[in-house]
Amino acid sequence: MGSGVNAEVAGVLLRIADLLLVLGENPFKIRAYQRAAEAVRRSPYVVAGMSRSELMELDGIGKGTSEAILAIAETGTCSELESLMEKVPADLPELLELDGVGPKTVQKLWSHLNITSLAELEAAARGRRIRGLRGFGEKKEEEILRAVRIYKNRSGRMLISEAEEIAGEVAATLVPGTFSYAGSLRRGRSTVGDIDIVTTEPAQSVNPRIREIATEMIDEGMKKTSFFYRGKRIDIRFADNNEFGATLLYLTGSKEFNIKLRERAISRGMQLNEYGLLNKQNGEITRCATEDEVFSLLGLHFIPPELREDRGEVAAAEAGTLPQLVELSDIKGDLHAHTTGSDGSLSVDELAATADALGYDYILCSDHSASLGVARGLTPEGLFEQAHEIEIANRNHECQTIAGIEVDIMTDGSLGLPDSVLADLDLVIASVHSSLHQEGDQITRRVITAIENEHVDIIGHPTGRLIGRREPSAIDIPRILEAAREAGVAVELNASPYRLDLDDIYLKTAKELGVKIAIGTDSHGPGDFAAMRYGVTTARRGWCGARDILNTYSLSKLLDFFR
DNA sequence: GCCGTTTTCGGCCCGACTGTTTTCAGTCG
Repeated sequence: MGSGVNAEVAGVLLRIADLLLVLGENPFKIRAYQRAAEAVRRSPYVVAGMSRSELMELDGIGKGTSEAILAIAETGTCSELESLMEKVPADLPELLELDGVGPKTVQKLWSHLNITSLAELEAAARGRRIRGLRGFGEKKEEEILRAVRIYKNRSGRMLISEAEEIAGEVAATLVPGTFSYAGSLRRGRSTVGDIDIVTTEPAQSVNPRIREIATEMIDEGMKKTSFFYRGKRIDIRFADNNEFGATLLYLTGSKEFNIKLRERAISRGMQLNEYGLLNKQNGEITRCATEDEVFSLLGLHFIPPELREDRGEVAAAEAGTLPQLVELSDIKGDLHAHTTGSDGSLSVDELAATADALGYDYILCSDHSASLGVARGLTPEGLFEQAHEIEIANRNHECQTIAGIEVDIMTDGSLGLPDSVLADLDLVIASVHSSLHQEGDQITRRVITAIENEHVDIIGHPTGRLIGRREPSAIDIPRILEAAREAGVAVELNASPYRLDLDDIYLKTAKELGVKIAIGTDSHGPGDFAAMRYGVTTARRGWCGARDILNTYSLSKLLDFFR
């Protein structure tokens, strides 16, 4: 079983948290279930295969939640969930999804109006029956109807590329140099829920401009303004120059990271908020213009935004053991590109010219093998001709084109081209493109078989996910990484914003195991090469430094690595 | 329910904004 199973287990834990919310249970117990769900979601290891004690080593998972996780992994449910479901109507927790509707509101609607579903809530609001409740009025009724409408039209998380585009359009209304992106966009997550921006421009001058572009205002204030733009939620926070750092830190998050920092502040006799630090002994407030000041007052080295996920970075920042993260400027080449030899739009010569223009020292020409049905792939004869084109390109361009292939891993783990053909190539990427729904152990063994082929150098897009469109396969990545380490094979970080595969949680494991990463844009045309920066950002989120990333090696060192 | 440089009990981040109020509760990020 693979990460999809972790997502299912996490979903059940969140379901329990929602049911507890609706029942008005202890908020800390609820948060405990939410934290446990988060711990499961981002575990690179399949929780179904973990022992009780291994589970309890995960941060946020203890006696109760580990037992629940084991039961959920085995049976799909657990005793806590079962007993809660007897007390709460099945569709009631969905009301929590509505903006402005929380547990107290749901309880009141349920107990006084016997509302147990979204449809019943909408009918009650339209029938003006909600305003009769104590503490509710006409405005609240309208707010609920608006929330229902927005909920029905909701769209999922954005790809990072989409988020950049939308953020850029919003930022075009702000004065350059006065703002910074924050939130998950700044942290470089592969998907972004909403866009967060901090600006030093005053609200009075920004808000009127926002009203011009917004499709709908959510709320508008002197400290912050929220609105919808192109169907996405945008939050802008206004900060004075002397508080900008504390505000940026706060709005960048993550939420878990913020809590960790605030707890640290408390333990050191201070209080951290979005303006600065309060010294509780003398009541003195230190406003922080830069994030550096906040970190320094908390006794920490600067933590790059990509690491702010409460995955051990605060302890590392205290000990001075944060990794030196890879930078885009460290990248000497792109390790995955297609040409007209398969389904790309550039010739070999154009590929070399493009890579030259990017300032790369090398680029890996890695077309599909003919075995793959969906893309017109290279036959051994086609590959022979391409080798000649590469020779010519290497004479005409500074950037060296590496002769390679993206060979198909067949359902049984054999490869789409004979060993004798692969032996003539400089680098071989092997990827799964078919039968992605194989059962976990089967697809894992399939890829391990490919790893054990002496000609294979890199495993391409290991989970096969297409973000928001296709779930990762059930492949067991830690097992793949163990096998890759044994065989001296690298794993790809496919930098396409549609894939970002491997993702951060697995990259960190790869780094810890000493498995090298090859970042490839999987470019099929001239516009795709710029995705390298998403790859680098994702690698940074995986705690990777330059030495963990093969693209930072010189050409000769790269080729030596695989020899 | 989880957790420990106040360690097995007693805590658990903090402030902005809205609506319905008359001083605050609820929700959100």
